[in-house]
Amino acid sequence: MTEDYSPFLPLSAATLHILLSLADEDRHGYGIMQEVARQSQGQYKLGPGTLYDNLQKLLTQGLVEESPRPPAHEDPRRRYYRLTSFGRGVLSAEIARLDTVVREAKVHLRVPRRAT
Amino acid sequence: MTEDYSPFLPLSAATLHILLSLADEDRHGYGIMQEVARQSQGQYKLGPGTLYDNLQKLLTQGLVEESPRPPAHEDPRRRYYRLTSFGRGVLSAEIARLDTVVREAKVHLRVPRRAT
DNA sequence: GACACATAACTCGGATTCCGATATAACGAA
DNA sequence: TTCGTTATATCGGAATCCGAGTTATGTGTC
Repeated sequence: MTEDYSPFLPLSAATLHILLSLADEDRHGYGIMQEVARQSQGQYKLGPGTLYDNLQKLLTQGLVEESPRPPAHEDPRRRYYRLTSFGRGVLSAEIARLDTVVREAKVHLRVPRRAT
Repeated sequence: MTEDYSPFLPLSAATLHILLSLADEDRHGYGIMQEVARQSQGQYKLGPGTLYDNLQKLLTQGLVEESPRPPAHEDPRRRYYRLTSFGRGVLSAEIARLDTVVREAKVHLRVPRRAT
């Protein structure tokens, strides 16, 4: 069977958005902040405190790892981060969990009929 | 236009599950704990600390209010809570937000193609 | 060159939230 | 009357959030 990701769930909003921003491509810290804001249409914004707290934790837990800077003559200050396959698993598990919650919620929220 | 619920979002997992458990019917604290566990198939369990911290906050913010005990000869210890219409609005807004996140995520998670 | 602004990584400390252990007690059944 | 469950609630340590601030480099523009 597949791995058990449950000890990592649920993910906080911050963690979820960080992992999600790394799903497509490797990014550096500042880029993560921008991508998170973009992906949520500015609804959710990540401060540096939350970002680096989370990045530290994610590196330790092995959901994210540092990746070499892409070869193009890039800003040497940048440090890039990548989702590990384990991290991708956790992210998928969380999305599946949230999907269930959302579907369940939609049922219960539909016209809250009162018996009167 | 409708109200702006954004200052309340995102909801923490605990808050979300508590509100969700109250969407259908009024419940007392212990009942909320059970319902949350049931709704998540035991995936998410709420301890009393988290529950009462949240309930306190939700009452103060006006997302939840105390409701009279249902007339049936019930256990007099129970204190019942009900979702206010404002709370229902916040919950709906959060579900809509999560729905977007989940849909977005599914796109980005589908077969993480590598450029090689 | 000098200036300004965006980019970039990171620290710090206060505030908030989580969350299990614990306390207290009433209920229900054996 | 005794035991397990139901029930509300507090406590305090740990984890997390999160903006203000720090330092410094890149990227223009005048």
